[in-house]
Amino acid sequence: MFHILLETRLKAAVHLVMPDADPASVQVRPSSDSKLGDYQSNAVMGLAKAAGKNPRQLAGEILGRLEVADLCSAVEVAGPGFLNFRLAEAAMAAVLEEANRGQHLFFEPVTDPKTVVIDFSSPNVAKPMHVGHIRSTVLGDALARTLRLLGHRVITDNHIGDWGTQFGMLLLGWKTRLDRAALERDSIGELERIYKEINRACELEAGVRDQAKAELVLLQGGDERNLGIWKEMIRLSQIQFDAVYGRLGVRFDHTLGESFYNPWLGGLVKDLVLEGVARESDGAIAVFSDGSVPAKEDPLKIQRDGEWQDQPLLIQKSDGGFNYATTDLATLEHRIRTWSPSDILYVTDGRQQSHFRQVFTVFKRWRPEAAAGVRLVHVWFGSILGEDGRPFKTRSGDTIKLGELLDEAEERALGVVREKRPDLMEVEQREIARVVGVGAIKYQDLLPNRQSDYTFSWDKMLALNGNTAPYLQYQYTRAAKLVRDGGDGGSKEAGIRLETGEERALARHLLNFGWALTAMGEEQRPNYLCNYLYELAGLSSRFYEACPVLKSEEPLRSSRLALCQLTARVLKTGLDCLGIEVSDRM
RNA sequence: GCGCGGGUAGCUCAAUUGGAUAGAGCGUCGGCCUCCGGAGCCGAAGGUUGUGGGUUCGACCCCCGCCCCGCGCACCA
Repeated sequence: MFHILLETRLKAAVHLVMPDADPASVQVRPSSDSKLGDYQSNAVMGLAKAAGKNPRQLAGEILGRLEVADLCSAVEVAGPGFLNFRLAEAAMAAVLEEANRGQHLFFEPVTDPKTVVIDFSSPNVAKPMHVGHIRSTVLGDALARTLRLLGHRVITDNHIGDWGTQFGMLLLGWKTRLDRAALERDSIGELERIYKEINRACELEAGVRDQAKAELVLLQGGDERNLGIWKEMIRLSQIQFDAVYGRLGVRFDHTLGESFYNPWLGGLVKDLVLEGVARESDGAIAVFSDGSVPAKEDPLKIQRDGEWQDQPLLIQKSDGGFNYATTDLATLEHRIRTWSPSDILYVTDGRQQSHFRQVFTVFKRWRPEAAAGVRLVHVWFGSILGEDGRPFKTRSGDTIKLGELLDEAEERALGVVREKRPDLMEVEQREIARVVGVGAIKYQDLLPNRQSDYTFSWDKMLALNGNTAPYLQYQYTRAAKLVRDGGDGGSKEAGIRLETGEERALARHLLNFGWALTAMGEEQRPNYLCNYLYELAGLSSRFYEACPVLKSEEPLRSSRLALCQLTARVLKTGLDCLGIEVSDRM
């Protein structure tokens, strides 16, 4: 909140002193250390360097033009040229009072809303959702929620895997080996079983492979029976997806799977060839480098045995089939044409980096005018490892199903709830365990820097202290309970008084909620918000420790209740951005 | 081989992208319950940021070399 006000004022002052300076380089952020002040700017040192000036002297000149008397009690130049701002208590209290009246929650919706398409989750039809889908799903959902809260127009699109060669085997399996009763009981399990069985049979006898291939050709040719079976498989899969998404609280605006783009793929390839972007190579159609960038930066080049060779993007296989690159190009074109987004975010794992670099590059060459207006971002993430440091699997080496993972999380959380709160009724214990269990899985996933691999640990994610979902949820519950117990007598109009260091520390951190939200949105890094909330939780806990709330005298009591109320609201809103629920009792 | 990541406290991870004294949790050690709040709070010890150079007021972050680890490198997605 204040960082934006101060930044605007500082930019104005810089402009008066150095009219040519780039305003974007002038930034104000919360102080790294509260002893130094509440906000700081490091911009003057950079400006001085660029202009060959003495930084402290320049800082002095800018300070002379800076008008912040209404906001700050002190502004100082420190060290080599840091600017330190100390907020005036009245200004701080005024903003807290506004928030308490419900005028804002320490952030303002953006003035220039963007249209952002987010592509995430993308499970495959006829397969169970598994651990590999957690990060994409949880991260994508958190980004969507946060960007929406900030006022952007967000379109979420689940690009499910509902087309491809695997359907040849699935169709053959459906026709020859389907157990109807098993399909009734556990449709995905049965689809998985027939797929595995046919897959195995294919390796043993060539005839089966040919049969599967024939089924695929029929499907692609529009055979009605195969289309019917295929649609039924999608329907059954969607039921499973919806069940998992329901538990995770994730929803999509669109589910346009790969098959949606089928009608355009042939024309797309022809067009790319016609435009001279793609050409035939070993029977396949591929896009080669156009040499417009140095080989080192060219995603369509690779160095092998000491020399640069082509690393083309295949858009049609030699058998006439299409690749996922073809679909990705068609998808991109469709999204731009349909929604005119300013950004498209692809939330997938890091192994697909080179693929997306290639697709983006090829698209820019194919449709330069469409590509010019949109920022394509691959929001990639690392893998989830087991405690042995290897990819996270069951003991027997199988992939872990997402539904079962959530079951276990809730079950383990229930164990803790029963131990800590034996006084609650079973239904209530179960509800708390659900909120805590699912929240813990999500938070563990969002807390690490998304680009690093992380180690999955039940004990750590469900721990009651430390940077975990249960801890944050608990701190919310404490704050909410104090507010409930305090009654709401006049608290909306309460004057804010910051008498102790703990109150002041809590208050100044509350002010920075918007800063954390923005940082998360701009960099697609939920860990910024996680760490902000964790600090808030710690500060609020220290505040309760030092400051009696309900037992204090008015007007302090109302002021402190208001701080509790604001803390609860920020924690709840922040956790909601992460897709994490809270409970009024824990 | 080339590309993309990573290497930070005993362990698991941060460090808002070049800022001030590198921070948390766990573990270890030591404290705090006649509390509105214990699923809590406070404190201590613990670091040559893989390694050797360089750039500058300032480097975990940028540049160069080297050592480990993971992932990816035509017709799977």
